[in-house]
Amino acid sequence: MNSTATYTISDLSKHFDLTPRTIRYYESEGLLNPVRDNGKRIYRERDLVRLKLILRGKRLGFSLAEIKTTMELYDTQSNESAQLRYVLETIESHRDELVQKQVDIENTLAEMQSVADNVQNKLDSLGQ
Amino acid sequence: MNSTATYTISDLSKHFDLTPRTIRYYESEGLLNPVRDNGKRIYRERDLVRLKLILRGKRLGFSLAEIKTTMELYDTQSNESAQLRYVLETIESHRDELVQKQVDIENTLAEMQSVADNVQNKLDSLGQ
DNA sequence: CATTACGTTTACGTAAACGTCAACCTGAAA
DNA sequence: TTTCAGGTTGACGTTTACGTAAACGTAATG
Repeated sequence: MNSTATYTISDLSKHFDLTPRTIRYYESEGLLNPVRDNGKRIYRERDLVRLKLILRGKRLGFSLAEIKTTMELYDTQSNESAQLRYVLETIESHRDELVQKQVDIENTLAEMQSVADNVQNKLDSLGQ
Repeated sequence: MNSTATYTISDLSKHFDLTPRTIRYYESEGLLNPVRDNGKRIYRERDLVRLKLILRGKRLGFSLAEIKTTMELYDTQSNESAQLRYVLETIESHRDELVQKQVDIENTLAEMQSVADNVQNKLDSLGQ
């Protein structure tokens, strides 16, 4: 339960239901960078956090490249106001995109409910 | 404004900001099927509706294959109760998936806001 | 000590979703 | 009638996100 816990690649593989190949691929794309113990990858809490972010990003339809640049951007420790303003602008456009997805989901759920109602009615009448 | 309006592939291309290649590809994958006028594709309202569904599905991260099977499923005019129940089950699982995406979006928006607040604070203090 | 489990790198293969030609047809305008 | 804008069908190329297999190292286990 402390923050110094470490994990092997097969730990992550089981926990997140990913193949080791996939986890290594994410590393090769610069999305993870575990430390090495005698050549073997050792993952820590921050890697788990990143992996969760990756999987959530994927569920929302973002590419690995988008996920990477976003994680990097939100991590910048810059003190230049130009850079800070750029971060704010990017967050804003990401926000707009997510709000659009919310609208898309609302509409889709409503249409699905309508289809389901029709199907249920037909089932009911067939039951007679 | 009547329902008999027709469109060429370049009409759709401009309106939806897609290349003709993309639109033809969607047809080759069975997602659209315009009528032909002397070999040329003619699109009608139902094609526009389908195209909107395709694009919305893509924004939500679904593959063309998923979009196709979903559109087909929701279109079935079957009267067999087994089939009708299968449609209801599928809708249910799709609903669960979309609700998960809503949760993902809510969490992402909250984290983005937190990052934005920190950046804004840093900007404010730099302004001093 | 041999085997087994688990890890590594390298490299080629693959499916999805198009982009990018090439080669052709066709109807309208100059 | 030539030209040309816009359409068509192949067919091959490309990127993304991995799968799969080969060839090897290492640590524990019987």
